[in-house]
Amino acid sequence: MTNPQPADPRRTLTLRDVSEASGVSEMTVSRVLRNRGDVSGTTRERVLEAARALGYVPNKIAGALASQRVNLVGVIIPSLSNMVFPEVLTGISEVLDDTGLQPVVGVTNYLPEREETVLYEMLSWRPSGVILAGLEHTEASRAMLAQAGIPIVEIMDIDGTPVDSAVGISHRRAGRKMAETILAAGYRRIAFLGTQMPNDHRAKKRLAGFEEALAKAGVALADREFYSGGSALLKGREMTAIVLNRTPDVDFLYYSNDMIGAGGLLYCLEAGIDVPGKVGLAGFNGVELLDGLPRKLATMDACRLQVGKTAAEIIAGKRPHGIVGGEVIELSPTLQRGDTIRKA
Amino acid sequence: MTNPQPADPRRTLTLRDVSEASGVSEMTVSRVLRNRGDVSGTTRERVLEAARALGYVPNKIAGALASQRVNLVGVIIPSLSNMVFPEVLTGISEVLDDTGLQPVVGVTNYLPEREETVLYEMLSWRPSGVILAGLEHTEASRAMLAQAGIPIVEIMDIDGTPVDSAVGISHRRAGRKMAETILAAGYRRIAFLGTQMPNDHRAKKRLAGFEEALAKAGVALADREFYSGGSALLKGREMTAIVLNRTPDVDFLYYSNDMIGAGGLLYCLEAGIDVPGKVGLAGFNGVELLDGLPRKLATMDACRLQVGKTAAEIIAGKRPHGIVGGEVIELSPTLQRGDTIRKA
DNA sequence: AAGATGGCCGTTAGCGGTAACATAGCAAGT
DNA sequence: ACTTGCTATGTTACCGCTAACGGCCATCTT
Repeated sequence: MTNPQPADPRRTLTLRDVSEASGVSEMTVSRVLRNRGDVSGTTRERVLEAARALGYVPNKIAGALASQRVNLVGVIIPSLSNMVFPEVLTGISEVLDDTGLQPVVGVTNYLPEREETVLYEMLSWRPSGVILAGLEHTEASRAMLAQAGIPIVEIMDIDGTPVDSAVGISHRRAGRKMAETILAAGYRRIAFLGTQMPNDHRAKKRLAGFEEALAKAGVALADREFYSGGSALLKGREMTAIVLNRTPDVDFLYYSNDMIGAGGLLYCLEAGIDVPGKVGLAGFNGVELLDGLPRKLATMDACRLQVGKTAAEIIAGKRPHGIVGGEVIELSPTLQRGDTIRKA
Repeated sequence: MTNPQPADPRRTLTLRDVSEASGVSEMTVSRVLRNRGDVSGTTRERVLEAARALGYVPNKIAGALASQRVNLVGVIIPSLSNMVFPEVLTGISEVLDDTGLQPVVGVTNYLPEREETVLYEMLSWRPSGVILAGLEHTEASRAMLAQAGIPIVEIMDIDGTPVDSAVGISHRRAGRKMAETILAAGYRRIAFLGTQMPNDHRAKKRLAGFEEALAKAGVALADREFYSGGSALLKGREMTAIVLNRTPDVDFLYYSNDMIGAGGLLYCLEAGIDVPGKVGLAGFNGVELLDGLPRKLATMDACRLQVGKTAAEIIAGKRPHGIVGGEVIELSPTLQRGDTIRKA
C-alpha cells in the first residue's frame, strides 16, 4: 500500500521518493514518467499511482543537465504592446505545441543592448533554438548566435544578411508596392507619418522603399511627421491634424502602422474630409482591429501568423531542409485597398 | 597569452575551458563570473578576458541544479491579445528587472486544463515564485501550487480564496459601483454586452455585482448579448446593433470590456444616437486605446500596472510581510466617467 | 538441451556547475 | 618566533536526473 500523504511536508520531492513509495528503482520511475523504454503495465501503474499520490513534479533542471536536451525555444521580440508580436507568438505556439518544444519569450523594447542581455540569458539556458525579430543586432549578439550551435531564425524581415535562417517579408518591397499603388491611384502630394524609433529598422526600410518608388516617378514626400510614446490612436489623430495644417495640399497620408492610421482615419472623418476623394490613407500590418472601423483602412499585412508558424517549423526541424540551415523564406504580403484609396 | 579562438568549433564551452585558458581553477572562474567571494583584481581581469575571448556563456541549468536556486518567476495568464495582460507583464518586469529575477510567461487561452499543463511545466523548472491570473483553478493545479513551497500570487481578482497571496480588485464591487453610478445618472433600461467565455470569471463577477446593485434598486437587466471570437471592435458594433434593435427602449449599454465598448460607441455615433443623452455607454479596463476615440468612453481601470508591480514585489520579497505569506491586497479601481454617462 | 532472443529492471557514471570546507600565503599582534 | 586573522585560491562532494550498459529470466529456436 502506498502512502497517500507526502512524506515530509516541506521538502521537495525527488525521483527517490517516488521510487521508494513504489518499490522500484529511480531509473524505472524515470522511464515511466517519460514513457521511454520498456516497463511492464503493472509497475507503470504502480509508479504513476505513487507519483500522483505524492504530488511529484519532475525536476527538468536535473533532467536537462543529464540528458543534454532542453525543450525550450527562445523567442525574442521588441514589444508586446504592438499587437503584431502576440500574433507571431500565436503562430509559433500553434506549431510548437505538438513537438514537445516550449517557447520562452523575451522582450527588448527595441533596445539592442537589451536584446543582447536577453539573448545571453536565454542562451544560458541552452535552448534548442532561438527565434528573434529583425536582422540587426549588436556585434556581440551576432557572435553569440553564431557560436550557439543551435538553429537560429530571424523573423519579420529579410532585407539583410541572416545569421542562419530568416522568415519574413521584404519591407523595402512592401514600401515600394504601396507607393506604386498610391501613385497609380493618382495621388501626388504624399506625406509619411510614423514612429520616432531609431531601432525600428523595418519601419525605416518601408519608408526607404516607399521613397525610392516615389522618386522613380519623380515625386518627393510632401511632408513627414514622427511621434513617440503615448496612445497610438491619439497620436495618429494629432499627427494628422498637424500635417494637414502644415501642408494643406497633401492628398495622401501613409502611416507606418495601422493604429496611428486608424487615428488619422477617425480624425479625417470627423473633420468631414472626403476620404479617399480628397485625401487617401494607408497603414501597415493588417490588424484585426481595423475591421471595426467606420471605413476600412488600406493596409498591407505582414503575414504575422505565417511568419511565426514557419519559424517554428524550422526550429522543430519540420521543414524539408535541403540545406542544413540558413534558408531565407520570403513571404508576400497582400495589399488590401480597403476604402481609403480611390479607384485608379 | 590566451588563445583567441575557441578550442573546438562545435563543442559547447564549459567552465573548464575558461579555467584552462586562464590558468585558474573552475571555482575561481565561477566566482568571477558571479561576482561572488574574493578574487584579486588581476585574476578577475584575466578570467573575464578569457571568457570573452572564448565567447563563453554560463550554463544556468548546471548552476541552478548545483545551487538549488532558479532566478525564474512563472507568470501564467489567459491571453496575450487582450492588451490587459501585456500591461500587467510590464508592471512585473519593471519590478523584477533589478532583482535578478526573470519572468517566464505561459498562456492558457482561458482553459483550466491548459493552465494545469502550463503550471506543471513551469513548476518542473523549479521557479522562485509563480504569478497567475484568477482564483479559479483545477483541483490538481491548486494542489500543485500548495505543494510547491514557493510564493504564489494570484492576480486580477480577490473575490475568492487564494492559495497564498492575492493582488487585484474586486470585480463584484466594480460591477456594483458602475451600476450605482449608472442608476444615479438616471438610466433605467440597462443592457449588458459581454464575452461568451465560461471561464472568464472576472467578467462574470462584474456582471453579478452589477445585477446585484441593479436589483437592490428594483431594476433588472433590460437585455443582454454575448459574443465570442473575432475582432472585438467589430463585434461591439454588431452586438450594439442587435441590442438596440431588439430592445429599442434601452438607455444604457454596459460592456464587459473597452474594446467592444469602443465598437459600440463608434456605432452609436455613426447612427446619430445621442450619447450620453439618449443612450449611455460604459466599458471596463481603462485601456489607452480609448484616448483616441471621438468621445471618451466611461470605464473603470483595473489597476493593471499596479497589480503587476505589487505581485512582483511580493515574489521578490520586497514587501514588509508581517505575515509570512498569504496577504490579500485589494486595489481600488477608479471610475472614469468620460463623456458617455450623462451628469446626474 | 544449449544457445539465442527479447522484455523488464537495476547499476554506474556522469551532465556542468556551486556550497562548504580546506589550504596556502602573508601581514600584523604580542 | 608563534599564533592570529585575513585574503585569495583550490578540493571535495554533491544537486536530481538520464545514457549506457549489464543482468536476469521466460520464451523461442534448431
